[in-house]
Amino acid sequence: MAEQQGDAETSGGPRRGDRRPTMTDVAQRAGVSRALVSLVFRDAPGASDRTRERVFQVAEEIGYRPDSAARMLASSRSKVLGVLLTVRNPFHADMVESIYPVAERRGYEILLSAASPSRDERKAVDALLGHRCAGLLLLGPTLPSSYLAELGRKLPVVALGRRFPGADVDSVHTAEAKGVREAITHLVELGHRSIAHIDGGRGPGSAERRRAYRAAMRKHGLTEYIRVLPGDQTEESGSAQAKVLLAEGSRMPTAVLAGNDRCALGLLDAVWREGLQVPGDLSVVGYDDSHLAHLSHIDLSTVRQDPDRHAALAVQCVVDRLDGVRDGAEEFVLDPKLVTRGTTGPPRSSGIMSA
Amino acid sequence: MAEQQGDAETSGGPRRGDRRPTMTDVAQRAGVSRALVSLVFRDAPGASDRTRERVFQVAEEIGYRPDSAARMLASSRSKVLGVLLTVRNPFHADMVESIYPVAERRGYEILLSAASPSRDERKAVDALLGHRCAGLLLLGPTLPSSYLAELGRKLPVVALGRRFPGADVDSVHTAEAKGVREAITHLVELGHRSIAHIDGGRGPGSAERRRAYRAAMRKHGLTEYIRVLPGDQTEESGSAQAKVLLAEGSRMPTAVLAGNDRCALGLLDAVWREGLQVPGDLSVVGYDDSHLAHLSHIDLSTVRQDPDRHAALAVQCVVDRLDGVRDGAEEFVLDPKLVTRGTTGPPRSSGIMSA
DNA sequence: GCGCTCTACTAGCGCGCTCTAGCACCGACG
DNA sequence: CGTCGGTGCTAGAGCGCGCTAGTAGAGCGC
Repeated sequence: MAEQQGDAETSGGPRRGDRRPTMTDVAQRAGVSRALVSLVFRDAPGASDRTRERVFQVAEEIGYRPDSAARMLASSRSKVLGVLLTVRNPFHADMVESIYPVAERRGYEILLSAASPSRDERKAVDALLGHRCAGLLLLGPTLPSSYLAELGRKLPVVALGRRFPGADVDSVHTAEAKGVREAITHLVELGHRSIAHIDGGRGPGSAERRRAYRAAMRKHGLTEYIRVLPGDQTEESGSAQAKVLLAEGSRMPTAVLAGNDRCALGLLDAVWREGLQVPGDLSVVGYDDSHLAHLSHIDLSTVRQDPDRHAALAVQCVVDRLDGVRDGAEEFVLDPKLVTRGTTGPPRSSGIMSA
Repeated sequence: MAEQQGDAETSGGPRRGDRRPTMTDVAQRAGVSRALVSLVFRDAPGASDRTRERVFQVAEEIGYRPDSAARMLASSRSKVLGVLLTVRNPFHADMVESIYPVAERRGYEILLSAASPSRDERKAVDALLGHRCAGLLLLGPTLPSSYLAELGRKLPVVALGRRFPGADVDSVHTAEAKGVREAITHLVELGHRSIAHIDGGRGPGSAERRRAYRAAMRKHGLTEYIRVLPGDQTEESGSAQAKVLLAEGSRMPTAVLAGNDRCALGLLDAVWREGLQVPGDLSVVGYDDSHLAHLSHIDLSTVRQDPDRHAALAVQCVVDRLDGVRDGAEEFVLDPKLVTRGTTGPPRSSGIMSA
């Protein structure tokens, strides 16, 4: 009763529904064995240059493309890295763009899985596991440490932008404290004293940034100006806190260190909208240097976390583990760098000389 | 000579490096055949409820998870849809979030592949094909029509947000003309006459929007006010055109229809920054209603393209083709809807009565 | 002639799964 | 008693590939 179209042999180009060509097809047409074709496509030694060329040519002709599924099935050691991201996060977007070329250079494919309000990170990770990823890169995961530890026991995992002490997983993140310290010092040198911080809530790096902010302020003798406003690394929280600050009129801080760039953006929009001048009335520093920050009309001073270096390190990290080079959990800490652009300047009313 | 670890039976939880459990493991431990386990996991008829339960329980115990790679290899009909997106595009992010639940409901997995400046769309599509996707959803592809046609011959493809007359692929997009018309009518009713349009360049839907803008302006007898500013659907182009407009002082248009939300955002930022009031000095309408638009501090009037409906239609479209329900290329046109928020209002100087 | 190494290639098993064909057993019916 | 249809299960053949073991042939030294 099984019905077939069954006439796939005859005519020219591939049509919808035609079986896609396999290695066997290439082998037959090139007059060699299947194994030889496999060799060629794996770029393994043992085939003459002439044959190699011939195989590639035939493959091109019939539109052959190796089947990753079969490939990873056959070689249990799959060449696929899974990436967990939050699809709306611009910094994650930057990271993904950086990850692709690095992984490719190392001979790995990338599989993306997005977490979102309707699809939690566990589910996204499950999908990656189902596809036989050899290792996982987790971008700013909010998964519980215990789950991560369990995951780390199954396959090499690296968390980006977040530390997981205790869990046996590698992590790559920036020295948050250093970035924050540089930002505060920059603002203080410009003459600011009342510098507030909009918190990043439970977001990656937030706890460290918050601590570092307090420490830096104390170091500059500005303990009395310490002020942490609640937030959550979104534009919404930036604009919400802007409203709070704007309501204070002249008692408003002269500078704000936002929890990340998105938060800074929300803040800027709200402040601009009220007709205030940046940096004249308020200086703003972001965190991440996502591509939003360099847009010319935003021109945000921010703390740069180099996505390329993050990506390179993270991929290296997982690949090394897969190759059995390393074993214990390691923490890679990158130095962030303050990038001063147009949103920071001396406060209008208090000159540098006032100190 | 084949060496085995062979002690997988004994100890407790899985350790790194342990072979991941397979169907055979589950079968053995549950005292049934491998085929039975397969049945159960495919939710196919032919197993008693008691056995079903037992199998699931054992699977849970040993942490079994079906291997999608092997699965799609075995059943040539893979249950995977590939999604091509531009990782930085917020509207794409919205779409992806909508696609996941719809696909899941239809029993399909989703594989994401991101295009970026360093990784062109062809490459991204190739990766999807390599993973045996049964069908493809292309978000705002900029691929040449001929390539798409070729792709469409190999597997069901649906393009979102862009029409491809000629190529044998389905498409889902909004009635751009209708959205633009509504937007212009809204502005005209508010009393605007000098309404400019920032073009979306070669972006999806731009050509249609440009044409519709011209037509709508003519329809309202505002031919002499028609003004199309060059752009490309990015924040940059929005802010760049803002500078052009601001330089014109009082001869500036009183309203702008941006090519998309991102462009509108760039425009807004630049305008706010110059201390102008929105909508007092300038009304702005976006296009997409990406999540940026509803952020409270942006509160952008925009033309809504419902991502949920787009996603549902697109997935349905591909799935139907896979099931052999439809055959010819079809075009699904959704009605967009103007959402009036805080960036549109009557122009300051010219009242409604002036007409 | 023999044995050796080196290159270029092939045979064939098995990765973890799906799926068709078929088997054992049950109660019902003539 | 024999045959039927149905239920619950199993055997086993692949899916497209990687990879190990092996083979054929050429070249070389003695």
